[in-house]
Amino acid sequence: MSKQIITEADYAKVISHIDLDCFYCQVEQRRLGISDTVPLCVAQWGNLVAVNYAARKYGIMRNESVNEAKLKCPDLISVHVATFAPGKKAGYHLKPNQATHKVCLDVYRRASRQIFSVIQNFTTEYQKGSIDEAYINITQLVNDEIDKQISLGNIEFVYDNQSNEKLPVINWSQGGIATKYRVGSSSDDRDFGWSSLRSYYGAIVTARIRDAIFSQLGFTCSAGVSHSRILSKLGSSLNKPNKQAIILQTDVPDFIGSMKLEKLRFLGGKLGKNIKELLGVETVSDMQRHSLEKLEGFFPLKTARFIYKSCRGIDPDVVPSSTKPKSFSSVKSFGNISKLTTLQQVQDWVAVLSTDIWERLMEQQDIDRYWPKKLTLTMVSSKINVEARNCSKNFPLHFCKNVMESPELLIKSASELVIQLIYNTKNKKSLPSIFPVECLLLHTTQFYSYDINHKNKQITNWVSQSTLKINKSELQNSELTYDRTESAESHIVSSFSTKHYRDNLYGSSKKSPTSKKKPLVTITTKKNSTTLLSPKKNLFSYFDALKKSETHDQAENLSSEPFKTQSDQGKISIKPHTQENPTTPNIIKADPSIYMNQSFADQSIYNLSENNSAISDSIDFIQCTQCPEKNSNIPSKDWASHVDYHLALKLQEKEKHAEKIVNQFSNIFKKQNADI
DNA sequence: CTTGGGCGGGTTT
DNA sequence: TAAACCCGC
Ligand SMILES: Nc1ccn([C@H]2C[C@H](O)[C@@H](COP(=O)(O)OP(=O)(O)OP(=O)(O)O)O2)c(=O)n1
Repeated sequence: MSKQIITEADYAKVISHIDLDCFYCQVEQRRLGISDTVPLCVAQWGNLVAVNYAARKYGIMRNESVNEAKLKCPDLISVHVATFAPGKKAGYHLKPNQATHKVCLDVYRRASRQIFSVIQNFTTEYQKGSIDEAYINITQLVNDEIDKQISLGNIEFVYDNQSNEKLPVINWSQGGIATKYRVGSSSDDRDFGWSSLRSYYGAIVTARIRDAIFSQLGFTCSAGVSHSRILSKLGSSLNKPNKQAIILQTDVPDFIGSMKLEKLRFLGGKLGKNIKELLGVETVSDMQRHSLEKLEGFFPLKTARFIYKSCRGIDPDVVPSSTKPKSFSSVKSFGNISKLTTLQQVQDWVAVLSTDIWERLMEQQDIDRYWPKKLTLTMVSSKINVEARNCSKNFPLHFCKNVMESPELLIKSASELVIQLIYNTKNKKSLPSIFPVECLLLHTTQFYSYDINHKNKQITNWVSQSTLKINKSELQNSELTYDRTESAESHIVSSFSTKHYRDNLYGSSKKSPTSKKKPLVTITTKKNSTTLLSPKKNLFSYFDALKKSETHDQAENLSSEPFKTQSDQGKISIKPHTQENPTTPNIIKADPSIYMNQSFADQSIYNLSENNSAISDSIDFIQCTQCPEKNSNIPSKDWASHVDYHLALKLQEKEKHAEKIVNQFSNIFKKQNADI
C-alpha cells in the first residue's frame, strides 16, 4: 500500500445528517393545520409518496396505493399533491387526473428552501442530500464550541497515564436528549477523550440546528452525528421521528458490520449487487475483510477506494459547500390510458413543461440571478424496441432579457427539440415512429450567472430599471404579473429590488446569514383587486397566501377552516381551448393564448407579441446583437422576433432543413456566449 | 379501477 | 459534447 488511504483527519471531522420527518406530510400538515397525531399521507395520482408517523402505525408505507392504505386505516387523510389543472391556476384541485393535470411540487421546494436557509445561518458547509436532507460539516462549529467551553472552564480533564496526555471528560447525561442516543456506547455516563467530546458537542450543535428549524418553521427532523456522512446518514434514521443519534468512533465496526451491504449510501443499487456477486459478500463486515488491492482487481481504482472506505464508515471525499440548484426539470408521464399519439399533444405538453420550468426559474431569480444555457428534452416511447430519443440544445445568454419576459422563448426552444426528436433530424437514419409517447422530460442545465458587477452593466441596468418601473406603476395592471400558485413568494416580479441590487454591487460576497432576499413588494391578485404585500416576517407566508388564493377543493374535507372560494377573475383566464382530446393539456399559466392549441406548423406560434410585457416597454437601454445571417445589428428588443423570422422561413422548407436550423442556432448561441 | 411519478445530482461512453 | 446510464429521495 503506497499511501495511507484512511487518515486521522478522516476521524477529526464532525458531520451531521439532518432528515426531515415524513417531509411532504409535514408540509401538508402545517399548510392545513392538521396535527401530527392524525394519520395522513400525501398521494400522487394513485400512490402514496409520503406517509406520516401516525399513519405508519397502521402499517401504511410509501408506494402503497391510496386504496390499500385506506383499507388499513379508514380515517386516513390523503392529500394529493398540488397540480396544474386545465383552465385553472395551480392548486389542490379535486380529483386530479393524470391524463390532464401536471404535478406541482412547489410547496415542498419552497419549504425545502426555507429549511436550507435556516441551516445556512449556521454554516455554508452543507450538502443538500435531497429536497429534505442535508449533510452538514459542523467541525468548525464544534471546535469553536469546544474552545469556548474550555475557556469557560466547563470542561473537566483527567490525566491519562497511557498516552501521557490530558483527556477531556464527557458526562453524556449533561447533554440531555441531544446526547441520549449513542450507538453501541456503554451505558456509562462518563466518557473520555477528544473524539467523544467532539461527538458530544456535535450532538449539541446538531440539536441547535434542529431547534432552529422547528422554532422558525415548525418542522421536525431527525439527525445523525458522526465523523462521516455515511455513518451520520445511517444514524439519522435510527430514532425517527424527531430524534437524533450519535455514532461514536469506537462503535463503528459493530454498528455497520452487521448491516447488509446495500444499506450503505450508493451501494443500494447495481454496484452493491455487483459487489455481492463478485465477492460473495453479504454484510459490511464481510466486505471489510477484503483488502484494497483485492478490490482494485475487481473495480476501477476510484470505485475500489470508495468501497474500501465506505465499509469502514469513512467518506470518500469532503463535504462540499452548499451550491445553488444545478438543474431544473419538469416531467410528465402519461400512465397507460393517456399516452400521446400526435405531435400536437406533444407540443402542448412540452409547452406546459416549459412554462413550469420558466416560472420556477423566474422564482429562483429572487435568490440567484442565473440562467440555464442548455435545454434537454427526453421523450420516452411506449413502444418496445424504440429507445427513448434524447436531444439537447443550447440557448444564449443574450436572450436572457427576452427569455425572462415570458416563457415563449423557452417554449419555442423546447418545441424545436420536439421536432428534432420526432423527425429524428439528428441522425438521418429513419427510425420507427416514437408514438405513442408515454413520458416527456424537459431539463435545464449548465447555468451561468448573469449577476455581474461589471463588464456587462447593461443587464444590470435593465434589471434595476424594471424594478423601478414595477414599484412605480403600483400594479394597476395585473398582467404585469405571471401566475403560479398565487403564493406571495411566487410573484417575484419585484424580485430585482433595489436593495437586492445594492447588495450585489457593494455587499461582500459573503452573505450575512440573516439577510434574506425578500421581494420589496409582492403581488397577488384577489378577485378584482390587487394587493401589495410587504415582505413578511411570517415564514409561513406562502401557506397563508395559498390558503387565500388557491382553489381549495380538497380543503373541504381536510380542514374545518372555511377557505373562501376565489373567483377566477383577475388575471386568471379560462382557456380558449376546445378539448377534443383529453390528453391535450390546457393548463393556464402565463399567457396561454401564446402557445395553447397552436399547431406547430402555424407560424403564429413564432409571432411574439411585442407588447405583451409592460416591463419591456419601460426599458430604454437597447442591447444589440449581431445577426449572423445578415451581419447586421438587430436591437435585442426585436431579436427574438427577428430570429423567429429566419426560423419561420426555414421551417417553411420543412424538416429536411431542420438540421440546418439547429446548426444556425448553435452558431448564434456560440457567438453570443463568446461575448460574455 | 389501474399504475413508480417527479424530481435532483452525478458518471460513463 | 451529446446521450446514456446510475443513484437516491
Ligand atoms: N421515491 C421517493 C422518495 C421520497 N419522495 C419525497 C416524499 C418524501 O416526503 C420526501 C423525503 O423523502 P424521505 O425518504 O426522507 O422520506 P420521508 O421524509 O417521507 O420520511 P422519513 O421520515 O422516513 O424520512 O421526498 C418522493 O417523492 N419519492
